[in-house]
Amino acid sequence: MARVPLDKTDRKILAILQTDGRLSNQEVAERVSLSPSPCLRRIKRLEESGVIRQYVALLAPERIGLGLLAYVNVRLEKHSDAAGAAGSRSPRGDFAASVDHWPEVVACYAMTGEMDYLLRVHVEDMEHFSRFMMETLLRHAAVLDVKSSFALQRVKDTTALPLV
Amino acid sequence: MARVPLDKTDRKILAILQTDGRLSNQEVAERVSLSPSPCLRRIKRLEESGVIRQYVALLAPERIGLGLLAYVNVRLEKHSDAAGAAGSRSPRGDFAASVDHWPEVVACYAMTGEMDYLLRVHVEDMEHFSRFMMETLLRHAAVLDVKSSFALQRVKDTTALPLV
DNA sequence: CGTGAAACATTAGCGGC
DNA sequence: GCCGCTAATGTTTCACG
Repeated sequence: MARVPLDKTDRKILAILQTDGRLSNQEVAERVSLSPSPCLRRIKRLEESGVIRQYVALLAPERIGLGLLAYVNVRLEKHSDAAGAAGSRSPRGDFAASVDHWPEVVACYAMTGEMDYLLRVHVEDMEHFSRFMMETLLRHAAVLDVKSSFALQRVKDTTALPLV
Repeated sequence: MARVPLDKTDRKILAILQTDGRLSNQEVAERVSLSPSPCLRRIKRLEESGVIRQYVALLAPERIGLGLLAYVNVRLEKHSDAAGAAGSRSPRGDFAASVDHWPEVVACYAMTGEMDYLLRVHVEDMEHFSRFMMETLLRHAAVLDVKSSFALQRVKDTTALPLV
């Protein structure tokens, strides 16, 4: 949970793996001017300390038929609880659990401001979005109000975090 | 740019690599009940057709000192152009180019609705955010107005797209 | 941190369904 | 067309200096 201290070499390694997560350890070692074994030890340390959370392949949405990206702000009914007792069936807990099962929703954060949640939603087209709204999101008992915006153009979208 | 047709095995492979992008080809092959060579041929095809765009390591923001996540809506001054001539210095073009250089901004989309852009911004804390706003974002000549919200809780955040 | 060696993975060519 | 075998080459990984 705490911050992990990183030296210059660690940061170099992270910068490389944030850009190309499938480079061989040998290749990484070469780029940071280390031999393979200390480089691997560092990478293992970064994995075990939780700095590197996961390795993934990123797909191109438009190549798999996901032509529309929406951000949806959601307001829930009276938020009665923050951390209800087990089995408490709070609106917020219910909503969070549901979101997990909706594959169109790739991100969901509880936010400050007027609305309670911000969702990022990938769908094929407006018809698919409409179906998702009518048959899934708006049917959820806890949902009071939603406001949607649609992406017109991607200017930037990276998973690479700034290394401070 | 067009959609790539995927059969059931392709989708299985993508589901696996979206979750663990560093699995060996052998391991993937085993999980989809194929021998290594046809499996590798499929993965190569998915890479070359642009379905798999990139492999990356995902880092935990809180482990590297990025304790605050903000979404910032930005409105620009009068949008005069959509695709200006070379060297036209339009507000939108200028803004997009700047965003690319700001490492705190990991995502930026032009959006429908009142505001022109939605930014996702990772910073250390409120002080860092404040500095980013005062010294960077609000100093940009094209920026007219901003509205920020802050993440209170991550409910879900995945890079795995739904495979339709 | 680096070396070296065993275990393991990748990849291209070829034949078969 | 797509699958699977084989064999050469390259990579990972760990005990040890």
